[in-house]
Amino acid sequence: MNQEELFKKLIAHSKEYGYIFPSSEIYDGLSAVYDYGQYGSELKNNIKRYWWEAMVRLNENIVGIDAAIFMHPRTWEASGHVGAFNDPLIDNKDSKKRYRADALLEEHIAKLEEKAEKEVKKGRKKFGDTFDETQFRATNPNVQRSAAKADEVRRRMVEALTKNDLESVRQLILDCEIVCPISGTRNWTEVRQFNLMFETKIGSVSDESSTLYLRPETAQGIFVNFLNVQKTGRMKVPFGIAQIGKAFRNEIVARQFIFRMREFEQMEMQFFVRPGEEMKWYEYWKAARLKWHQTLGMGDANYRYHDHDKLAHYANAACDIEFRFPFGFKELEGIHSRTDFDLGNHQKFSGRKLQYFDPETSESYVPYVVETSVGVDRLVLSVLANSYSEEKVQKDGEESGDRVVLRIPAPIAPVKLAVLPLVKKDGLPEKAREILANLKYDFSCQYDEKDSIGKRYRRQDAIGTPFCITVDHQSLEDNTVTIRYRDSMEQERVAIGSLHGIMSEKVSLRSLLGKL
RNA sequence: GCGGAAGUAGCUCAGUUGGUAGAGCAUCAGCCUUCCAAGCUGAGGGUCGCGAGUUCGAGCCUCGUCUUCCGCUCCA
Repeated sequence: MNQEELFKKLIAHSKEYGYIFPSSEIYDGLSAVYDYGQYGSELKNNIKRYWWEAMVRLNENIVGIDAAIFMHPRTWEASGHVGAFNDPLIDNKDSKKRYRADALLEEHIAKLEEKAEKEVKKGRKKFGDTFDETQFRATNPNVQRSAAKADEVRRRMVEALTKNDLESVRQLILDCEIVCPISGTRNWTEVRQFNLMFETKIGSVSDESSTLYLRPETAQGIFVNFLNVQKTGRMKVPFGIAQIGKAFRNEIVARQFIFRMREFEQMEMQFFVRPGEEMKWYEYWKAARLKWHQTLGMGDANYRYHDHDKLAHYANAACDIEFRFPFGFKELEGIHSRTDFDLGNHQKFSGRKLQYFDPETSESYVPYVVETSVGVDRLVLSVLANSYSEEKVQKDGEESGDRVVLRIPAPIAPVKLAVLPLVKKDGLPEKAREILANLKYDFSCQYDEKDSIGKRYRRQDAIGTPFCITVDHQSLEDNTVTIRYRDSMEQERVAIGSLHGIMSEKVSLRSLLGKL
């Protein structure tokens, strides 16, 4: 089965077995929005808890918060999202290529200026020692024409962009006779604004309301609370603030199932360090985060680093941890050295001091930040993709059919165990119910007595339950049951009294956390 | 946003030149009892993605629209 087929099967399986549904499906769905079903939400919660405990519980110097999705609009000016993510875009209809309209114009202006410089160069060559550059620039008609044109284009561009007059931007591109570098034609679409932030209104009376954004990243909720947490938690640099929450981006193209959604969940930790020590901590978290992923046990070779060459406006070092998805290695988590960009800008925009007094050095400074940011939904997808497996089943040494099994790591599996009476009579259901009553307080359990035992095992395989506890006639006599293992399909007979301990050992998060 | 393909039951799909919507699996109830699906009986579930148009009549033809997948494009 090739990877593309596997991905399609996985999407179908996710829906069929209650993991992930298209949003609002009875209304034909909503593009790039998905809902987590009964098992998907359990899986997702387990993953979040594994992260939270690894971050907050295991590190004395990391605490967690839960900031609001709404934030003061000035937040997004300080963070750079308002300026950097309002690009006017234009498409060429022939080459199907998309460009930033302002970039096309900038390029055109640069060409005009280059033309003027060429004239100056020519003049220098022609007049040699007697060349008076200032005089030449002021009087040569060719230089004058190009320079004036460049100025004129720039003036009109700035004016149109400032007024957000997209029609004028387009007109300017047409007037300049700018052609597409690929197709060479001037067959342009309208100029459209692509704002990656979702807007909404606060205030129920329309003329008194003002525009708010749904946060495009959770990080800013941590930055604006930096001093609150530092002071009330008596935190000392270096320390971290962790957060799990929803973020929203109006992606131009959002695809590949839950890999890129418009509404998604992030798990972020901002680690505040002394200026100058950020690279040390950057390397530390790069290693720590990779280990966290690998501890899930889905194959170390399925992860790799990808260092960024082109850095974002806030970073001085950045790297992705990528996972081998069915559609290739793609980003799962980002580790960024964000410098003092965010705190520094919030200090500037808010007028509030966001500094830390370091008792060791007796200095005040704006801390540097190393960020780890992982997409929860991508993590869920990585687990599902890695777990999905179609297998031939042997019975008495012969092939007897096939099964679909989700080999989800037991500590994050949605259902930990199923209690199954071998047959629906002879007091076996009662015995099974009794066992279930003792386990259900600590483990996510299921009970099933419908259909043959083999069929029930298959049902549990399909949703990824790692253990089935089967009650048979012998159980009534000696208080033992069998544990049937999802991955090996092997069985083991154990005393009912030992079940709780065995299950704790096999499915607790502790078994993962202990390896970190 | 552009191009290509697709959309019929929970899933996988069939449905003839346009003429009363089907199968397998799954689900539910009952019977049977057997440690790895597919034993028997019965039941529920679809305005054929949605909206127009052509037609006496549309799952099928035409147009629009939504959604999904693939390739471009974009991506803090």
